[in-house]
Amino acid sequence: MSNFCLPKKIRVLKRAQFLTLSKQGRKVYTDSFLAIFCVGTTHNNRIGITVSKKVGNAVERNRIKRIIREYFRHNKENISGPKDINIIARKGLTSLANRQIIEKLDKLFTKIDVAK
RNA sequence: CUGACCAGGAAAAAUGAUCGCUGGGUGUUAAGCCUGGAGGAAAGUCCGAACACCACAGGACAGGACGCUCCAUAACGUGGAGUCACGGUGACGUGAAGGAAAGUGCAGCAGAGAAUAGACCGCCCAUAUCUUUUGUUAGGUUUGGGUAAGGGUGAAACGGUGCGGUAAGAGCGCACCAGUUUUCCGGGUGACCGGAAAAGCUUGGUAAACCCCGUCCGGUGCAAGACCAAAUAGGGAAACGCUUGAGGGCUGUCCGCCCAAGUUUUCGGGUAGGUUGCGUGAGGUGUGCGGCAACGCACAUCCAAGAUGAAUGAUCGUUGAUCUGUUUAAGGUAACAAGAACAGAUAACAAAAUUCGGCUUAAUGAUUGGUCAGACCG
RNA sequence: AGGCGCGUAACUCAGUUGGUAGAGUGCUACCUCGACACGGUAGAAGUCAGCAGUUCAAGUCUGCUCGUGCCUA
Repeated sequence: MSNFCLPKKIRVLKRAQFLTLSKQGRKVYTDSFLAIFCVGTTHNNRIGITVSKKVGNAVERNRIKRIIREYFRHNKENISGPKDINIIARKGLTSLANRQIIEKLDKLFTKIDVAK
């Protein structure tokens, strides 16, 4: 199996998992994202994405989710330790281009590494 | 040529490589391979249905929706063709367009009066009185009447014009006109249209105020519903037990000791979770026929997304479209410039969530056809 | 996806069957005071979310949009 795939087992999909994350996890803020993470239960990093209705319409929300998934797919081996991460998008992302969002994600993940 | 009106309207950039997501098939439950993967509005959730469950003998009331006619449709508050009204010089556009002569209510301010009308100014008559005059001749004031023709108010003032009539006036009378109701004739399936006669003289507005009349409507919605089903805690049943000790603990077994009233099995409901509902349908496309059209019928052909913290993408190229800039440049007296090359930018509104039929709203749009008015020329 | 509400002055809210929009806080000016606060007097500030329609007349009635909250797992 290639290193760049993103099957469902390395994603956070269930509501119960999101709730335990938000109870137990640590939070890292940037100007455009909020990340909640804790030590993971499986041997891989897992990612969950939350984009609420306040961010934009359906087209914009889908775009942001795809960009975050694509970033995680390419960089999940570079992130240390097995972690469950929930990335919550905040307002103001819709006006940015795809490249700019990727730069913002870079900043976010370096911040997560430092926080650990 | 200028200014308008109406009807349509393709496309929603294309393609390659790499890395992914997701449905189906194949495969050994895997890997791999093959093959599908957003819209005209998927949107808003404003109507109508299908489908599902609940309720239900039948009827009525209440409540709600709709409301010119005929047709279309599974149905509709939708569509088509018409009628009438209003707006526009016109092409054409707009209209929730039944009933106000069944009843109840409402109309601020202004104005004399706002709905079985009304006397402020004005006009006219009479009485009393004053002045005046040859003279109840003229004028003023008071009181009592008549009068809806004139003024002014208002969104709206209880038919209009003319003649007669009268003290002044008045549908009080007459003629014509407008309108209402009734009857008759002709046309149309019908709304309605055209014409004639009579009556009473005119009966205002508002029903997107209550209401009346007619038609229709049981409720809830795929988070409907169906099936499978952990863990934990209740419930039912059976068996074995309650000092004659089930069961548990003391390192594996036995003895012994201790704790002990429940323990075990099973059934049913059902939560988390999962499966299904869920993609062949009032389906699409083409041709022919019927119909003014909406639409219908026949034949042929096609199968075209099914996710659920929710897929349909990302990166790098190539080619095209539009715009901007630079260079060049056919052609032009000139201003300017078709075209070509290079560089940069841009590419709308918006994404399935049970499924269909409509409506509404958002928004890019090359361009095509028809019609009307005016000006000019022939 | 389905289903409910609410938009009025800078802010918080009234507005009863249609009749020309108010209250409190705040703001501005003046008075009071040596000055400030308190107090008193006066004033300004509204596309009644938007666009149409009904009506003589819509904050109010009707339709459609926009924004904003809430419920159903």
